[in-house]
Amino acid sequence: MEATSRASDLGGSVMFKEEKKVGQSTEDETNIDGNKSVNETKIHKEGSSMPTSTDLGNVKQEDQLESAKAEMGEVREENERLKTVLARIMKEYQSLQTHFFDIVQQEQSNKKSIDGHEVVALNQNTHQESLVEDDHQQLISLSLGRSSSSLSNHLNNQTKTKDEKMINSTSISSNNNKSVMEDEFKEGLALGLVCKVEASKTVSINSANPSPENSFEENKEEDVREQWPPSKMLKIMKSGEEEAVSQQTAMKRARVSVRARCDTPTMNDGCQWRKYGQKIAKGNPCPRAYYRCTVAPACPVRKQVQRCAEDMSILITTYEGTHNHPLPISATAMASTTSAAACMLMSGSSTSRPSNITTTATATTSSVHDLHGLNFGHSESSRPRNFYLSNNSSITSSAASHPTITLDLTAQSSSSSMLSSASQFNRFSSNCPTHHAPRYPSTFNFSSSDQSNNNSSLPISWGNGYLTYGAHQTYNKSSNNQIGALNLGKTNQQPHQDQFYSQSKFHQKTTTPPQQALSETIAAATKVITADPNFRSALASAISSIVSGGGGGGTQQGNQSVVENVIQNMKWGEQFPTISAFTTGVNANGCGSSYLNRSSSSSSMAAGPQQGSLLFLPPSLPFASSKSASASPVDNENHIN
DNA sequence: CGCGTTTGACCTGCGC
DNA sequence: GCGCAGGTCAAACGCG
Repeated sequence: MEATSRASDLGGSVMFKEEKKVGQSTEDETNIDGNKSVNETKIHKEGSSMPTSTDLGNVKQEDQLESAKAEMGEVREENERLKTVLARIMKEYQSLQTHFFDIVQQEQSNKKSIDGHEVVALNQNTHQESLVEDDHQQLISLSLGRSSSSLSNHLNNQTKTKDEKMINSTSISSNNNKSVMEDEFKEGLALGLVCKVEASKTVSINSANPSPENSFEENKEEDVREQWPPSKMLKIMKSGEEEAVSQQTAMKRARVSVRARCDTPTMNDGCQWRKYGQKIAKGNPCPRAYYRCTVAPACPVRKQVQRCAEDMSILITTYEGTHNHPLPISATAMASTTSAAACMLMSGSSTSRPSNITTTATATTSSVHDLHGLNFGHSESSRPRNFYLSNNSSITSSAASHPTITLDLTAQSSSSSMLSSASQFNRFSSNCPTHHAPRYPSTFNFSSSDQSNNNSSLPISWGNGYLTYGAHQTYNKSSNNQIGALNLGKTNQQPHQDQFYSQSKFHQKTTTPPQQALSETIAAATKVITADPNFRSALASAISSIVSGGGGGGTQQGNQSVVENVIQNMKWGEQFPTISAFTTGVNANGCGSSYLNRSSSSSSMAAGPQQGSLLFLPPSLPFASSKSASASPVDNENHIN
């Protein structure tokens, strides 16, 4: 009983599950200790009905009591353990909170000193950056913890002044409102990492893992605001908050583009899509197909599917929006990946300003930032190619309204453009200009692949060779505003042209066995990636969503721990080769998973996913042809030409 | 007949 | 203001 009440006091979803257990057991205990007479009466009654078996019945009941007591003891022990764990979590949580408060206060002081400008605080654990935005002031919150209203309230309070917006990457309430937080914690807050974009109102980017407080109603409301026709949204924006909402809209337009080799019409990402349109986009003879998610009627998520003009085997799938419904397990992988990428894009692109890169250029020429070897460039829509220039290139984006981050699952970057170092990588975020931040799409290439091993048409290979910054190109004159490529994989194909590669290189012998190479690549990539707080945050969001969404049974705190473990593991990139995929639960139908599975089984299955070992590989992305209705048309589209 | 796709029309934003 | 391009709508169509 005591344990139960204490557990309740401590609150938290960790305890919730156990509470039931304990509660039930407590009931038994009560019967045993407090109402023994009742049992005895009951037994007696039973005995009286069967006078000849009274003794036997009593013995039986005693045995049951003994076993019940034994169970109670076990439960108590377990409860104690859980209490210990919870106490530790709380301690860590409060520590983090305290740290966050310090950072926020520091940020506020900075903000005061920079009046009329945007202050961006990138607070991911110990990392912090502040910067000044020129025109737009946006409030972005990458929630570490929960997407609580408290945060929103707090942030709203903080942003009463319209002209002031702040970007936080750790969304624990910064108002020193411990009691509120604790109350919410008691309510069973989700300690997931949720990425949020906040303007006048908090809007969760990561709907795959909605926090408890984001009630369905609330989501609905947000979804309405998220409804696609952005133009229509803009129509509504006539109030004084127009600017803010506009900002929000812009933020919401963040897109995640996935480039993958795929022979099938569409990537099977686990979701159900309905095609609602098709267009011939300028610069690409292949028509672009428009799909909307049909898993839920009001789901605002759309995707565009288009073949790469220069390599028909490459399928470019661009996701926009967030699902407002539970996702099938098979869909959580892609959703989480894209969500994390979007989060990173938004947080990264808008939370940092390179100290050494001037972003004053507003020319119409496309340009790119090679962030110290990080091919995080930017391009305007009319010139979407990824350029890889040296530092201090000016960045411009004349018409990009959709910040796009590209996950390049192909293997196109040149081997000459290798990632130079972790430190360089780490700077991708911090160097990512914030001026016109939303216009800076980024590309991540987690792939690898020779032509030869790519014949399967799948992005199967999540890096089998180099950790590279490769240039991948998008089709000429595409509408995508892709700006850069971060290639974590061997690349060698793509006869490409207009590309300027990073001067930095990150060499690994091609003779490295694929598996080993993969491990090394992942380790290296992990090392550099995870060093970036933005990415960590985004990744944590994704993982959290995977864990909570796919796992089903996990508690939020547990998720948090898992996430932290993952991040830790990621930081120790060397561990990667020995950890298995956290996406084990994901449907492995896809081609993409085959390699993952192989990888897991060959080198890391010993640990086993059930042990919490995680492999930072992109969640299996099943690109097999979809049996769903969406498995349509791109093939046909290609024939249109 | 229902559902999904196709496809031309329409709307909107942006650049000139 | 005009034209272009991206994006969406919705009627028509096809398939099971």
